[in-house]
Amino acid sequence: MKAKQYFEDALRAALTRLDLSWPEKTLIEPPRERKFGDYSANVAMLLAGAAKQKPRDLAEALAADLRGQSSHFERIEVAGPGFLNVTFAQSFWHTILDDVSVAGASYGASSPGRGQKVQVEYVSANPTGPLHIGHGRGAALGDSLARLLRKTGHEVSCEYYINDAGRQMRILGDSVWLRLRQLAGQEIPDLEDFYRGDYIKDIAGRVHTQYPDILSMPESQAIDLCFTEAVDEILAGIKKDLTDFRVGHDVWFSEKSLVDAGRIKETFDDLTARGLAFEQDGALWFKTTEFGDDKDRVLRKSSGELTYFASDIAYHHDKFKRGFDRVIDIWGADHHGYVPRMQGAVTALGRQGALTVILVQLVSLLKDGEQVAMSTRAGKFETLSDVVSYVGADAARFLFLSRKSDSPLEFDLELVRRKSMDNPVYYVQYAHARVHSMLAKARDAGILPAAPGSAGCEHLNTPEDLELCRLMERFPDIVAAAAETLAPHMVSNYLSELAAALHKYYSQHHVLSAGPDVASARLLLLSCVAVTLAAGLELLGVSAPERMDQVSEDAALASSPAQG
RNA sequence: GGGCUCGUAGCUCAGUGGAUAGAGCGCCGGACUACGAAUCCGUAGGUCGCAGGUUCAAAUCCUGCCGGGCCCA
Repeated sequence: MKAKQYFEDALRAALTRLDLSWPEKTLIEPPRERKFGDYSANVAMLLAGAAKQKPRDLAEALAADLRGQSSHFERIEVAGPGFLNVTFAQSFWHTILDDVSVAGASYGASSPGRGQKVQVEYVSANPTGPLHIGHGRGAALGDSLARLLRKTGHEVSCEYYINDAGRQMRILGDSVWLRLRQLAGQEIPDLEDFYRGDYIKDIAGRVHTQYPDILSMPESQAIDLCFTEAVDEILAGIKKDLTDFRVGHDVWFSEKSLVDAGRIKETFDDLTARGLAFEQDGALWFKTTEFGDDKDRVLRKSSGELTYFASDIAYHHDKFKRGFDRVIDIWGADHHGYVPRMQGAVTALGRQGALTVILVQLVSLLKDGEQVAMSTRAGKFETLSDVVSYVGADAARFLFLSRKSDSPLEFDLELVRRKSMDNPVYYVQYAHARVHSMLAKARDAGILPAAPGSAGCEHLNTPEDLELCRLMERFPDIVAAAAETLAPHMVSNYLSELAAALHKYYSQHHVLSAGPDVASARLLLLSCVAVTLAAGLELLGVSAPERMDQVSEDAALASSPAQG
């Protein structure tokens, strides 16, 4: 049973009886300190002014009314400036075990998003090279948001926008063509703007092997071939890196396909017809100033070249035509200047408020406290795949998702590696594994968890028993809040808290030797904790192993890749 | 110069207008011949960048300033 909802319903009824209205800013939440009870409400303070009463007097009146109703409350108190604090009876908390047992892996699900189609677009890195660590943060965030939104009833589609048209792409084709001719022995100097990573050389070599006569083709055809091959190969690499990171997109959307289908021109015509685009100095402009931007922006340069903005508008136009009620874009923080422009464009498309842009701050990769260069030069730990293979997908994802996305993040490889035994992700996973280890041992001894709803719950009467119940009861609220504020870090913080309570319980209450009835009751409680932990980890895309493999410091060091 | 954003313990970071601001790491000191010590318990550590304002109540909202990061000119 939902404690918060129960309290709210009771409170609304009491207010009605006292002829008072429900204030919009009412908060019902667990107080910071346990001594103030299980849930706390601030209604009396909010109503005091209008009701011309002292907050505490008003709170006392509410408390008296609530005490008169039959209820699950064990205590109803007034404290501090006028808080109304309630404590639920033990038997109420035990009902949470039924909820968790019945729901199983779907525990925490809710349906505020029912009927809403949401698109999450993330990573969308230019296919000009492998993903780096910053893309990994966006990937973890986007994937986790999609999981959270699905858990709260939304219909979610994950999308990767492939920037395979435009200037950067021409440079990519040219770069491979240049390297290919150099490898064939031609004396051609490097050029300033070219991609020069080792992967370009690898692609050039492969293309030449696969198309031995490429050097005798007309140059434009050869460059085109180089470009197509390079994009295909790099995209395949990106997909593999994402798969290894347990991130999957439903749709891979090509910019080139928009251009080829004439969708850009369609959008231009649409804007022009509505007086929102105009020609000046040979260029086509979009009146973004009408939508809060600080100046108008170019869509098509006088050279005829399209801007990124032009295809991005057409792309978002397309998104809404596909029927999404809400679109979430995850961008690197260096694109923040682009947000007003894009929001303006969405408003111009008649979908004001339907786009949410989440900016992901920079990840600085450290090694022993020193910054690792993030240049295009091939460094050992520059790419996402290097980092994932070094620290593991679980540790990387948990770290990314345990911080607010708008804070810069430090990712110290050696710290994560050396301190891996103290890493929060292992702390949470270990709590899960610990329960399963106990369940297995109990099974061998012929002790089974009590059936949900059966008698025996009265044995779960210590403060630690009830603390675990309280924490589990909060999980659905945490999930809903994390989905609403698009903040997966709320889930990882919660999991750390629940794991801590489990470890504490373990150290204070022995389970298997407590006598059959008590042991069975405790096993039921702990198996519910494991279910909740697994459900939470699932939202982060982190595994919930049933046993942890003991890794010694030596083994950890021995498995680290050689560094040069 | 304009804009966005951040500033919380030695470090990395939580904190939805609410009560005595929290966690992990690090330091120091404790706890297994029982379910996994990847754990637990305890000590120390704070001008929530600074100054005003709004509010019954501000780390949280508003304004200005200082400092870091980024984008644009």
